[in-house]
Amino acid sequence: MNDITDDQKRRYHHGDLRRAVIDTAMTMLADGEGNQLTLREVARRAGVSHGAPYKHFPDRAALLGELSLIGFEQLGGALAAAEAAAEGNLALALPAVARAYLSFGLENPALYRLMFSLETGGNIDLHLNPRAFATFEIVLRLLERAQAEAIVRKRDAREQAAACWAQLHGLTLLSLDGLLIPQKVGSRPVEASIEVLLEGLRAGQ
Amino acid sequence: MNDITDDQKRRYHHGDLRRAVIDTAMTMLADGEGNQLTLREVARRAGVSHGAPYKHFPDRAALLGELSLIGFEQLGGALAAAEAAAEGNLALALPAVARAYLSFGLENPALYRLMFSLETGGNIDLHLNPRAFATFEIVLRLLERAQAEAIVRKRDAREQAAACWAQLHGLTLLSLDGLLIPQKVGSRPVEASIEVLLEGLRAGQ
DNA sequence: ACCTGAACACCGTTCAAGT
DNA sequence: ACCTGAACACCGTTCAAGT
Repeated sequence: MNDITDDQKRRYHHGDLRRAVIDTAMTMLADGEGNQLTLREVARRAGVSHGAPYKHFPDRAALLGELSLIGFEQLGGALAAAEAAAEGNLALALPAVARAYLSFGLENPALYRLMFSLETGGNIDLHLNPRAFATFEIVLRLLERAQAEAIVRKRDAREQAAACWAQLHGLTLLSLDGLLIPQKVGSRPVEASIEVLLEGLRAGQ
Repeated sequence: MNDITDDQKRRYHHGDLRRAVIDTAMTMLADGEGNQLTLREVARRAGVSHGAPYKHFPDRAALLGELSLIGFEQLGGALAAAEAAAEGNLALALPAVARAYLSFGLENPALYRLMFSLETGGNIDLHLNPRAFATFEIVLRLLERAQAEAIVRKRDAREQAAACWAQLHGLTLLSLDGLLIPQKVGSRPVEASIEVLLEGLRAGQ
């Protein structure tokens, strides 16, 4: 994760402050210290003055955008791994990917929230979105293949993918907010929601 | 909305600062100025010193909690109205309530986000949650009656309600985030998600 | 080229003092 | 009983000055 050498850390101009800032911030998110994720605190932990990060990020939002990007990469990786583990069995892949999505959110609460908390202001061409769409596309391709194998009802696969994403996103956030109890993958409300989703995709073939 | 008389506004001790603070904050949310929703700015707009609100709210989170409560009341009202408009026709009531939920979120973006942004820290006994559960229960009762009329598949209605809530919550937030295009009630991705949800509820009777 | 430190305009929160 | 204003410990951001 942190491939900065001690040498670089000690260097006068720090070596790779940009990476150090990102790593520090990611660590804070993972440690549940996301509420203290201020530029000044990150600079402090990176052992650098509070103005230094501005040489590498135009502003705080830019750093958060970078973290969000990393989050979407990790989420995409987790979904791809779950799909690969199903070894082409689409009937298994669909629920496996759904559970992988939820697990990612529940295991990375602060990061997951951050990924969706960037006020895009309706600007779709953001830095962030290509990654978000990559995640979306994993589900989309899966549904297209599932339709071809008649595992899933034939209808606009983009719409189905949107429905899947909405269900998983909502389930993840309600769980994180403590509004679904118990809030674990494998628990009834979570599993039931996944079942209702899959039945909705299959229905009326 | 604002039932403070001019008299009261001019009174030395303001009359009802608590209500004035809440009304000012709600107005800011409705006007898309939620990003400036600071205690100091609200006090400024209410024409009062920045310390004054502390006589009525222990801290900023308490004010936000109050706003969240009002939001859940309004959402509950909107859902109940949609259900009532269906006049007992449960096949119509289900999609009507779903659309009412989405409409509320899309028409009150800042308020809707606020309602779910309070870090409960896993504390379920919060002030907020009775109202959140009241919203949940409208959907729950509806599903129970729909099961009785065989419009919806028989299974644990609490689980079905959780699935509905997750779908609607996710759909609302993805739309607000600009990740579903176009993001209007009645548009294809939104309608399709509702259809998939309803089919999932009906499936396998 | 990269970092520091003072400076500015903000916050939330507290608290003595005023009415 | 309710509000004011100074004070404190924070922010994000900028910018001249240092190395």
